[in-house]
Amino acid sequence: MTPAKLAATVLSAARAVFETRGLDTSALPEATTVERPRNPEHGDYASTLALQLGKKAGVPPRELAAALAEELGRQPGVKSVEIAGPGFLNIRLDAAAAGVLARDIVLAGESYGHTGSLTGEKINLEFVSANPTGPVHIGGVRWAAVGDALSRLLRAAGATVGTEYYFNDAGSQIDRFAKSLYASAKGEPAPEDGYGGEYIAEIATAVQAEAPDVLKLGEPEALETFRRVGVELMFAEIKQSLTEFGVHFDTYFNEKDLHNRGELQEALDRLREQGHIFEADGATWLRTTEFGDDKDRVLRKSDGDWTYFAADCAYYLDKRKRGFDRVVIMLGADHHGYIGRMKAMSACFGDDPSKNLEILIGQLVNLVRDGEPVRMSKRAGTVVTLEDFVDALGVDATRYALARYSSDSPINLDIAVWTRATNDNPVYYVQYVAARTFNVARQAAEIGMARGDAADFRPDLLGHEKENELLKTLGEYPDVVARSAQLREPHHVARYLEEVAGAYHRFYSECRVKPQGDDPVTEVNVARLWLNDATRTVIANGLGLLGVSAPERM
RNA sequence: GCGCUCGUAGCUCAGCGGAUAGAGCAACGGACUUCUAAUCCGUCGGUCGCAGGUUCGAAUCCUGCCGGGCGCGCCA
Repeated sequence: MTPAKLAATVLSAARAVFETRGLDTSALPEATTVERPRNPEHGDYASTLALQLGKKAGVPPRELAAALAEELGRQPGVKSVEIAGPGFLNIRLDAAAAGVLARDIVLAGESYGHTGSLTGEKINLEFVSANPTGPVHIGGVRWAAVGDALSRLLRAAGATVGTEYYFNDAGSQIDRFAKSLYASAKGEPAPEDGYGGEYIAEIATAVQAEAPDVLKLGEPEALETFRRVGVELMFAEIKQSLTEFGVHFDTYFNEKDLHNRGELQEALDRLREQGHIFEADGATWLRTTEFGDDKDRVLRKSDGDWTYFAADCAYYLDKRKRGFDRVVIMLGADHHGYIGRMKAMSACFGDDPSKNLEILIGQLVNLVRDGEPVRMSKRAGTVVTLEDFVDALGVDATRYALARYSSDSPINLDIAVWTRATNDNPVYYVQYVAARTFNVARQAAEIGMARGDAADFRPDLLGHEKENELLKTLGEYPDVVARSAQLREPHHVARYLEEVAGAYHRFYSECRVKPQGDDPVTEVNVARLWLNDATRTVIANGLGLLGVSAPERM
């Protein structure tokens, strides 16, 4: 019996009660959930449905709860139902009804947790989007980990997802990058507003290797070469570090294409048709204040050039035209000032900004050692890069550490903690479960012990307190996936996996899977092997959503 | 000044309007002849920043205040 099935049972019991008593069934919700009480004395699961419906139905909650409890108590698999407090229903399941979950999970395998809760949604997810003027730095790293995890999560929830990296290789930042490379190649110091760090020298040298005569060209031609080749090399390097980090983008979108295809003009025309464009001081404006922005925004400057915001509009329109009904953009906290104009822009196109555009803001990350901020990059000066992270923590620990916290929280990651191979380190705590479950299965196989046919599985033998706790925890996984996807918050998955890990370790220390010594293999051992393998499935699936490996040995 | 955001145990952080607010670390005390001790068990630890409001019920929602971070260009 999964929590979802139990919740459905509770709801149908409520419907039966309403019908017998002649109550208005329109007061019933479309769906309900059961929760796991913190206090084990409150049963396996609890429902607050009677509390919620009491007022609507005009029946005292406790009275409603009593009727519901009676009805529910007759359902197969339900062992007992108690009423507590103002009208909580505390439900206990038969060991057998709880235990079949182990078999269901094993049989579902990789698909366990794939809910379909977002089926039919077409979501565009943009993250990192760093310009190719340097290595991906600390803020981008957080989004690389969180954004990639979110894309996996959304897919697991059934959504169609397109991941996207937006970059600009024509703006003034790129000009400064080219000037910095040029200066470096000539042995001159970086320009006032240019880029520093050793990587500039490395890229400059690499450009000269590809274009040996570059310094003999006139300055405009030389700059153009440094710009073109430098961007190409830098971008290749960014893609390479992202690939090594396990992050792949479906689309790398170049701002220049928007200009070349006339999409900025098209966006402007579209906004004008909607009646939100006006001219003032020689410039063309979008009246974003109409939809709550602080001030109106310029799309085309008085000198005829487009603003960056105009490209944002065109890019948004482009995504929408490609059929994405939800445009999700992940930005650093320093960009939160864009939310107002972006939401207003969406509304100016006639969209619903609360549905079609989501902007997720991530707080900053500090890498610390002994409480002191780390400035460790040899290549990028004071900036900590993706490569620095991976060098210091490894891919698994970096991804896990960054995906473990709410993006709303600024985080301080202590290198000492995340490189330690002990249970201080949450990623090892979770991964160790994977290793243990593999090891248990290996050991069992060595003595010829096997799960056997699913039909012979004895769920009623999983009656131990620790088995019950583990089963209930494993049963929460689909809800965790659905909720994390809905909230766009992958950190719930990590926290949940830590709960699973705790439940498994406690099970492991009290319940033998493989018989001790030369003891014979019993049906209990076999039932536990199913539970062991179900845990491995959940841990592997969950870590997979975070892009973290589930090692067979540690 | 205006806006966004955060404030929960000594530390790092969870916590969907539900019951006695949790986890890990730190501190202290236990458990390996056993399927991996990278683990488990126990003790200690709280004015959920403050004050109101909404209701059967608020750490959670609303308002105000205090404190930290960030943002407020015809820049990109």
